Order: sequence, then structure tokens, then C-alpha cells
Amino acid sequence: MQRTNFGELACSIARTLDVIGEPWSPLILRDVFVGFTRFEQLQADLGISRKVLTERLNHLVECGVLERRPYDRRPRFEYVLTEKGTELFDVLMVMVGWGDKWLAGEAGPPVLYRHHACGEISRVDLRCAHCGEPMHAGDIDLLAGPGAAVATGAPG
Amino acid sequence: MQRTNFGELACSIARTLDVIGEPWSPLILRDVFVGFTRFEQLQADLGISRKVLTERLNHLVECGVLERRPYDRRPRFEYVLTEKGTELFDVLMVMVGWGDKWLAGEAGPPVLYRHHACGEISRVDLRCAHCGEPMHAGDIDLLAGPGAAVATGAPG
DNA sequence: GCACGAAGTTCCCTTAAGGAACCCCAAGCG
DNA sequence: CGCTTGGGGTTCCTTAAGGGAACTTCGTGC
Repeated sequence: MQRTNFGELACSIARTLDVIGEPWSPLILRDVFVGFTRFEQLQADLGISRKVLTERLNHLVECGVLERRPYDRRPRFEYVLTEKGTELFDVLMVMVGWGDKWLAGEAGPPVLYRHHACGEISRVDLRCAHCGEPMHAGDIDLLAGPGAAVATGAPG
Repeated sequence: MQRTNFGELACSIARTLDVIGEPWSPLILRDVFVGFTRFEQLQADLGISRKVLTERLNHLVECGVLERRPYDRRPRFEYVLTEKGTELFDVLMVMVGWGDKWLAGEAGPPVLYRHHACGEISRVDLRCAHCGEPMHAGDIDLLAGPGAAVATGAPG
């Protein structure tokens, strides 16, 4: 599969996909966040091919999303989220919110989030960073930004 | 590439990936949102293979994220976001926020969002739907929910 | 010095993406 | 009526990526 490289597009969605758009990558980040930080743990939990897991981990480390660090005098390593990677978890939380609403069905959400600040079972909601009001697809206009390419198609 | 099917996992991230996890799907949704709603427009703007575009559109329609509807007496169709698809745009907005912050570089964001409610150029922020305080990776505990599988690995 | 276990590598097979050519169908036109 | 046009796909071939299992490497511990 000769896959197109999205990273060159003047589009932050495409660029983000270049980091976590490959199959398994979001699930790897989820597992690392949950506490499966070692190669064997990830491989066993996800059932991913060892070859692909190696590739994904290397890529995520190169992108600065994960950090590979030794945890033993023997050559043993664990993968931990960097600040950049931790912030990427926002994307996953929103995916969970959507999946819980539209795909969970009768059984209900497989996982619940308890919010530290209020102690309640809750979910994320998108708000405007400026005024704090809800901010969804219908609440915005798109404008060309400073990094817009000169003559490309759709923006992102 | 015999790709593993994520949809069966008791994990809302995996389930959401089953809908938009394949290459191009998020970019197709972005384009549809921006106004590229026809096959030829999407193909030309994205530079995607017609075969793959056909597959992706069919899948997104099957998943209830897009609706295919005629716009002419001739067999001409356009793809529009359903409510389910519109809400999925939340995920893309958060991806844009992260990409703008971590990947845009010197040039700055390629696209700006103006929020209708306040009229300002802004970005999304994740808040607790219950108390309204910020809600990010470090602000939550995970608990098993009603839809949790009995004996699987990491939750989602 | 031998087994062990984590962390990869290597190899082969299958399948998905790219890309270009081709097809179908309803108008529109002469 | 027959020809052309253009949107919306389909077909076919090539290439590369994922799956899976076997193999390697390197420090410990016994």
C-alpha cells in the first residue's frame, strides 16, 4: 500500500494525522496512558504485530509524542507520554465522547471518566477558549490563517 | 494489508476508529464540511484515488456519518453530513487545535476559527460537561462502565 | 555456562492504496 | 436520431503496508 503522506498539506488535521493517523497509533497512546507502557504489554494487550508495534513506537517517539526510556540496567525500555503526547489525549477523549454517544448501544459506555475537580462521572464538552460558550461545527466560520498555503484547495 | 477490525473491541476509541480511522476519512469529512460535497470535487481537492474515495464514501454512508443524496434529475449525488457526522467534527476541531499548537511552526495556523457567539478568533477547549472546569488527560480517573467487556485488556 | 525474558528483527504471505483506463447514463445539441 | 459531454463511479495492475510466526540479542540469575 503506497500511502500518501499527509504531513506536507497546509492543514492541521492532515498534519495531526501524520502523527497518529496510522492504524493502531491512537490505541497505543490510549494503552500508554492507561499504564501499558512496555513493548510486551502493548503487544499482548492490543494483539498487534510486533513488527508494526515497533514501527509505530519509533514513529511516535520521533514525533515527540512518546519518550523511550530505560527502566532497568538491562536493556529494558518503557514508553511514556511527553507533554505533547499528553495533550494529544484530548483528541482521544473527544473520540470517546462521540463513540459513547453513537456507538455504545444498549450496553452503555465501556469506560467512565470521573472528573477530579467535581468528582462526578462526566464527559468532555467543547467550549470556546475565548468566551467559554459551546463551540461545535455549526458555531464557527473558517478564515484563512497566516500559515495558509497560497494556492491549495480546502483548508483545515 | 489485512487490517485488524477494531469495531469489536469494548473501547469507544476503537469503535470510532472503525468509522473514521482509515486513511483519508477525516480529510473527506473536513472537505464535506467546508463545502466540497461532490465526488469530483473531493477527488480533485484531495488527490485521492477514485477507487479509495468510492470505498470511503460508501463506508461513511453505511456508518450514518454522511448521507448520499441526488441534486439533479440526472444521476448526480452529493454527500452531506448527518447529525452524527456533524458531531464527529468535534474530533477534527480538537485535532486542529493540537496541530495548530504543536505542528504549525513559524508560519502559524493555516486556518482560523471565528466563534459566532463572541465573534473572536478562537479555538476549542475541553471542559467537563458537568461542572464546566477544564478536563484533560490529567484531570480524570477511569472507571469500568456498564458496557465494559468481561475479560479484556485495556479499556477505552 | 545455561536458561530466561524483554525487546526487538527478519521473512513470507496477504491485502489495501495508487493510478490510469474504462464504463454508464442522462442531458443537450444539431 | 446519433453524437458529445460530464458526473460518478468500476476495473485492473502494481506496489507497499499489515499479520504472523520464527529468530536474534543482550544482560541477569541460577
